Amino acid sequence: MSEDREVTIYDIAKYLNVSAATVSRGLKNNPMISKTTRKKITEAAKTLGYQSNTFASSLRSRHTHTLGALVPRLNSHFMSSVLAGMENAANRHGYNLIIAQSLEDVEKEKRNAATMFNKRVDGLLISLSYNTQDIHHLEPFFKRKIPVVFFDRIYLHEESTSVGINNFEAAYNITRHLIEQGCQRIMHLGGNLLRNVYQERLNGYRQALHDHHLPVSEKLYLTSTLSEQAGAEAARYILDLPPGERPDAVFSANDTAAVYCMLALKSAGLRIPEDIAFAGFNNDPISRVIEPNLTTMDYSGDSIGNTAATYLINHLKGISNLYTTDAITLRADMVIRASSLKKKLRK
Amino acid sequence: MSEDREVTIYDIAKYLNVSAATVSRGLKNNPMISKTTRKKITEAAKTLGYQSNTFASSLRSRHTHTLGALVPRLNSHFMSSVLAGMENAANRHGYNLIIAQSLEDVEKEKRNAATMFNKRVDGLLISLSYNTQDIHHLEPFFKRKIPVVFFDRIYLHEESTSVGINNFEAAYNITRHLIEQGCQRIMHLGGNLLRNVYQERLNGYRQALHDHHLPVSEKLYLTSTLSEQAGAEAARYILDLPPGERPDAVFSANDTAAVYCMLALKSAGLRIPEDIAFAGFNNDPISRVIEPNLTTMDYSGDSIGNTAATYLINHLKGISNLYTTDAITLRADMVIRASSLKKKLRK
DNA sequence: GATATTTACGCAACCGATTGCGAAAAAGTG
DNA sequence: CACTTTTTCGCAATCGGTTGCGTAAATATC
Repeated sequence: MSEDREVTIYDIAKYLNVSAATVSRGLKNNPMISKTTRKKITEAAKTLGYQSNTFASSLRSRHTHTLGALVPRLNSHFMSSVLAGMENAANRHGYNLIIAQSLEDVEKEKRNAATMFNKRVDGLLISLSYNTQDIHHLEPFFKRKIPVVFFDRIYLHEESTSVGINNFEAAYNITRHLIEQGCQRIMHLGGNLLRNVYQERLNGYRQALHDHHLPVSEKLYLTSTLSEQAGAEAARYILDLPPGERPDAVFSANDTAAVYCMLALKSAGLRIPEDIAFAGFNNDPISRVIEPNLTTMDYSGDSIGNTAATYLINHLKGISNLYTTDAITLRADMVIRASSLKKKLRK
Repeated sequence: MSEDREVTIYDIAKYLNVSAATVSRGLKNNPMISKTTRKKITEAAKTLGYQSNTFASSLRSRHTHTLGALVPRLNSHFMSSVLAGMENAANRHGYNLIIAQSLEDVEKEKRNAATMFNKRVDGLLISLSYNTQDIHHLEPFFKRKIPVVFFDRIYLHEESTSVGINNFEAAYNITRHLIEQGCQRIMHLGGNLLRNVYQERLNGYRQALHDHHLPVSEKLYLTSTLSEQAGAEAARYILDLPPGERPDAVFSANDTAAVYCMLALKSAGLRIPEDIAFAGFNNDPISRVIEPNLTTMDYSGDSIGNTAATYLINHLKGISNLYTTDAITLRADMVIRASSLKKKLRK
């Protein structure tokens, strides 16, 4: 239909007998330009079918209106909710989202970080991979003052903010709940302690035991990747214990491991929660399908993503300052379901 | 530490006493440049800490090495797997992925498509929203010969390719399986017929009934959003039917609706599969948690994403031509689980 | 050794928007 | 009406690679 050449501000300028500079300013509603010409410009842009060229713009202005999101893997219920929340916030503020996954591998995380830096993202949202030890690979961002926001699996760093929940408290509460249900030998299925979330959950669990005068036994603590397989293996571990040493409850650091552990124990004939109570973490869809339904911690990935992205954007827009905020803690709610309700059964 | 100015090809040029053009070509391994200078250039780039500026590059060369992925919503098991596959393929070939979600809303889909076009993505990967009627909003892409690949929820268009599975066959097979298990009154829970996937599954279901001389009753067909709620509502619908008219099997177009329908029927006292057999679609994690485990269709979101992205990239690289391929069909496997096994029980 | 061919590289004009600075035009002041 | 202040806009230099075309140097041909 039309020419193959794209419509540029020069075309608009010629069309209106003004300069390209005026058009550029007019399109961005620069008050330096009178309202009448501004209106003319936007109208002309519409009639000519103008589309701004983001490269030219980014090349000169040095910002891209693009945020980078770097996640361990994007196909989990939690993470895809987080990304959905981020996409939403970004979209609402006229930002784009570039997404990359580290697949739990530091090396890929490093490469992805480099790519994002190279793509000149205006800000970075990151949740660390399973085995990331340090964050040297984020130095380029800090040096160039490109804001970095950690979420979920965070790393304390004075030039950045983190968004997450109070894992210690959550784990403490859920452990206490199990104790209040009469459980005495509570096992914990934890993740890699390099990641704050798992370390804090372990701490909360231990503190709760301690505060209720229960012993902390190394035999009742397993570290794993918290995968389906890990859950099943935990079940085998439990079944292999001498009956007297078996836990009467399991608090898993995620729902997946909890559910697959439950399934294995159930098929071995154990009754839940009578023989062994269960609590997970995340409120995954599977927690509402397993029978009995799994007690778990509910916290919205969507709002974590939303908050992190919004905060980053506000910083970019100068509305708030990221460097003065250390951490943003969102609420997490315990969802008590049948898997941990021993008390009611006894009544 | 170093200057705030970025290192450009001009710096490298000065450093090596060659022209910027030579550096530009050398960095891209252009054979026009001798191997010796090419090596010198790459080395100098490394020592100087050169980072290419993608805008400048994109501005001139007119491609961005960025793919746009436009999905209904990214927080489902299937879709996040697809995106994971895409990200993987893109990353492997040096492409980036911009992701946006329509939240099942045409209007947002249109806006997102416009943004992606504006961001000059090199290609578009799209799965249509629930109620998209036509694809006028993709015209800009077709006009500019920007390749478009549909996946899952596709739209036949001669200037694009689609990647998915044979939904008709899959539905046919799963329905036949239920028939072979002795089911006579098979109900179908379907989605919006605007979307090919649901239309084809309905067709396959009907064809299977027809081929086995079973009547096709409108009473045994419900359309919905296939959400958790829709599943529960389907259960109520079934329970409200006079006992003689109740289905003895349900084939749901997704696992979510199937599972929540099962849960509701179970708590109403129906036995699965004895009273009513079940089959779903997607092989979601919940299908392996529900008891009895749900018979379903397994097809890899990961490989759909991978295939779609790889195909798009190959087209961009000139390795294959997208316009000559109409559709790519990936395999889908029926996973038979206890929810549909009536026969074995009778033996 | 003169000519034809190939190889290797430089020149300079882009790509399209942004922005500091200066100047003309409009509005305000006495 | 002359003069100052404010508004409104244009000039032109960027931003950093890319690429068509031309030419010098290297190699081949007879």
